[in-house]
Amino acid sequence: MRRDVFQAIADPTRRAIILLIALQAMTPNAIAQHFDTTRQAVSKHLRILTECQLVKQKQSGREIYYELNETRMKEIDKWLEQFRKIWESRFNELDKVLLTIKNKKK
Amino acid sequence: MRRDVFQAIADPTRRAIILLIALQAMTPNAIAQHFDTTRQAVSKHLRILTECQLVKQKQSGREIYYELNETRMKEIDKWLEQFRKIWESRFNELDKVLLTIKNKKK
DNA sequence: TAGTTATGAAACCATTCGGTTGCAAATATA
DNA sequence: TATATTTGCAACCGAATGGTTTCATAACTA
Repeated sequence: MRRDVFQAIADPTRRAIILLIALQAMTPNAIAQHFDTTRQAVSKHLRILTECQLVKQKQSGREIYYELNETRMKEIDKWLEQFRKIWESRFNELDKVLLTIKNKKK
Repeated sequence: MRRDVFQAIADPTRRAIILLIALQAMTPNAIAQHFDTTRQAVSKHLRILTECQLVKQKQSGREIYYELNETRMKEIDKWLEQFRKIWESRFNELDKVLLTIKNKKK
C-alpha cells in the first residue's frame, strides 16, 4: 500500500477535504456534511491523509479536529521546484544563444 | 475513466518519466530503457500523460518524441497557489492581532 | 522486396481503490 | 445509569490501475 502525498491528492474528494480544512480545522462529521458520501468514506480519506501526514489530529473530548499539515503540502511544491529550475536553466541557455548571435553581428 | 494531472502524477513511474522528458524530449523506447518494465507499460503511461495533456508528441519518421507540456504542469502550481493565499491571509490576520496588542499597550 | 525496428492497441490478470453496511469503543448527556 | 453522539475499523463489492503477452501497422534498411 503506497502512501505518499501524490497518491493522496490524486482523489478529487481528498483535494476538496484538504481545501476545507486548510480554511478551518474540522471534525470528520462536519467534513462529511460537505460531501455526498457517508461519514465512513470520509473517515477512510482522512486515514489516508493522516498516513501520509498531510493532516494532523487534535483530540477534544470525543471529537477529533483535523487540520492541514502545511509542511507536507510544501513537498509537492518542492517537486515542482525541480521543473522550475530546469525551465529556468533552459531559458538561460536560450539567453546564451541569443548573446552569441548578438556578438556575431558585431 | 478520470484523466487529470493529479491522477497522472500519482504514479511514481509517471513522475520519473515526466522528469526525464523535462530534461530532453525522448522516444518511448529511450524512455523504457530507464525503467525496469516493458516498453508497452511505458507506452501506457505515455498514453495517460497524453490524455491529460501533460506531454506533447512530435513525430519524426516512425519515431515519436515525447516532450513535457509546461502549461499543464503549471496547473498543479495553480492548485497550490490557493493554499499559499490561505496561509498568507492567515498570517495577515496574525499581523492584525499583533498590531492590536501593540496599540493597546500604547 | 524482404527483413528489421518503432510504436500503439487489445486481451488478460492480480492488486488497489473508493464506496457501502455493520459493529465496537469512547465520550457526552438526560 | 441509560441513552445518544462521535468516531474508527472490518468485511465486502464493483470499478479502476498497472503490469504482462500477443498482435497489427507503419517506416526504415540491406
